[in-house]
Amino acid sequence: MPPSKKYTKKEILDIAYDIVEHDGFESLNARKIARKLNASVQPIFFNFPSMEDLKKEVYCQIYQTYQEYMNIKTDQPPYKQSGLSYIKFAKEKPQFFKILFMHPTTNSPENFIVSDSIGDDIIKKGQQLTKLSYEEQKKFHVKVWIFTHGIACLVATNTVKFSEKEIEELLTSTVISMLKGYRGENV
Amino acid sequence: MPPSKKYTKKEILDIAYDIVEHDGFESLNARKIARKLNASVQPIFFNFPSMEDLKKEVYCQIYQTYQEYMNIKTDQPPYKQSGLSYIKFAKEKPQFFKILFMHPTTNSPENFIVSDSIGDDIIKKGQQLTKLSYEEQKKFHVKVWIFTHGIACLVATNTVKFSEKEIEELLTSTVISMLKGYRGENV
DNA sequence: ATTGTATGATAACATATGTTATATAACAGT
DNA sequence: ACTGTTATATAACATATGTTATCATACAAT
Repeated sequence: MPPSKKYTKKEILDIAYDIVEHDGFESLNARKIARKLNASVQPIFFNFPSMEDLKKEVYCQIYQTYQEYMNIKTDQPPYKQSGLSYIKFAKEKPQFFKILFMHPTTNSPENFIVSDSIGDDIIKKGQQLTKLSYEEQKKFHVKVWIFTHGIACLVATNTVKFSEKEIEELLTSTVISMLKGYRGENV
Repeated sequence: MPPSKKYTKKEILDIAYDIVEHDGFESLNARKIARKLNASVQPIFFNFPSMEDLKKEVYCQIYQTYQEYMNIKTDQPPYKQSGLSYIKFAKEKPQFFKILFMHPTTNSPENFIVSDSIGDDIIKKGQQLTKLSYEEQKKFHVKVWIFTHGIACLVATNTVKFSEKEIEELLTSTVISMLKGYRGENV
């Protein structure tokens, strides 16, 4: 009985995702989506209870994109790669990075997080490489994470323009020097 | 002939500054200022050509506040103190920090900046302490700055809650270990 | 006391945006 | 062909916000 759908939920979400990727959540609104969809705003409110709900779904998509970045496997050591991926995400998806990791309000589900609940596996895996004590490995990890996050923030806000090569060099040399210093410091 | 002014430019700016300090620029608007002023919006548009102009003046105030933080003199070594002040600013004025240093659009006038134009004086002063070569001192400084900025961003967004003591410990130990590592690395 | 002007209040206009009421039309089942 | 349901368009309403037009008023100079 009904006419077939001209506009699907997915199409709408995809457009919304693109808008947020380029201009952030602030510039996402119903009419802008409608325009890109070549439609009125009705299909949007037909497919979503409200713009808030739509935004939540976009947020989930964004978080999925982040996870895809973090799951990339390369020939780099996994620990190093996770840092590089984090920064790569900040560089290639700056708006997304800002949404996930540069807003206090947004309760970002972080996995590269610093807290008492740092995965023991990460720490222990790190210990195999560094031979530091558990507690020192933990501190070391926090420092590496802060440094990585620092680069990522600078890159996401376009404050500095490092190339991938420069980033790798910077990260590697810093971690190595920090580790060396750590060892000589109080072991 | 005219009635005496009831609302001065300064009063208006002070209220605007407070609003931005607590809730950011997004939630600054004419009616909110007017309400806190117990007035209509007229005094605002009488004293400022537009809200944009008012915002620019608030931005200048914010930058001045930042400079005041950075000019604080203590018994700490100046280089160390500048890092601590930067983080203290991020902690005590998180909205301001975000406005100045976490927005790409805002052309933030940075002085603790990483660029080819890092003040030679800072580098050379640093050399007296570290005894590194000029180029190495430069790289070292960039790394210290990235780390400092990383902590500041985490603190400003309330992602982690470090105490002043923890921050100083973290910064000091990291810089020391980075420096030690640096020296052993390729000098 | 009168008066002209600066200051302010009120209310309106303009625009942006979320949301909804109403009408239209497409299409499957009859 | 008719009909009922549903997807969509159009247009409106509601709210938020920048801005301005209009009017009122206080006060210094006369």
